[in-house]
Amino acid sequence: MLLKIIAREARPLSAYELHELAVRELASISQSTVYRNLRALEDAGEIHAVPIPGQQPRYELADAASHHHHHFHCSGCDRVYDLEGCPGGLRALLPRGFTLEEHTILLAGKCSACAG
Amino acid sequence: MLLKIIAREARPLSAYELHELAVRELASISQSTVYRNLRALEDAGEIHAVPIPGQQPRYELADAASHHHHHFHCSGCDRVYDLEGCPGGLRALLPRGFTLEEHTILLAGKCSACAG
DNA sequence: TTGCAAATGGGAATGCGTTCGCATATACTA
DNA sequence: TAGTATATGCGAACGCATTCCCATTTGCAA
Repeated sequence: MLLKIIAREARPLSAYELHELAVRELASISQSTVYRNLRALEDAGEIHAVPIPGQQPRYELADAASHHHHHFHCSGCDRVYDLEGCPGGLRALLPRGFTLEEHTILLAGKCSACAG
Repeated sequence: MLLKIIAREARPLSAYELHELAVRELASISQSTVYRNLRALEDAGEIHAVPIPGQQPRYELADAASHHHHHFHCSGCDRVYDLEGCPGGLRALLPRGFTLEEHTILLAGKCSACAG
């Protein structure tokens, strides 16, 4: 059910958001169950945590995470959205002697719903 | 003294790092004092918190923060370094209707000391 | 139905970064 | 040197996301 919710919403969800959405389908579901299954799914490699600075992690499907992409954090509704593409050219920012293993780009602003 | 340490290290420091470094100059200084002054300096606009996903914030001088730049997180020593420049072209990643207010780029890998 | 393993709810407990409370120490002012 | 305000150390307390505990349910097999 958690997988279904994440897939349906098509954006990375926090444990809190997941519980909120899960309750609509099964009123009695507890936070414990959400956390437990989130962890089980993460251990099983089915979902992947997306860390957001100063916020709780969001979870996305592992196959969505398998292709390189970045995220957008809406300052209005606090939701996180997936973005396609990557500007590249980041290696040019590295000081001499530094090696690059990965990178994160987080854009922030208003999503179309909050901007309109 | 905290300002002096941040300026001398020339990289964003966590409360923990600051306390560690401060103790070398004044053995008796407590965590409370570091946190208290960190907050006072932040309120006074002299320093600025840099949020790092899944980590405690680092603090940098406000005037260092006033010119646009990004950060590098070393997976070896856990230090955060400043990077110059910005790839640009980020607005192209936005879905239709989204507005961009700010962006964060965090590179990760090994710093020259840890890579060597 | 009966039995048993696995999942769940609910609330208490944990970890950890950060803040508070207060007695003491330090820094100014006159 | 006294008096007063501010800063500090220390340890307890907090907030909050997450995890744990355990009695109860649920799901499934015989």
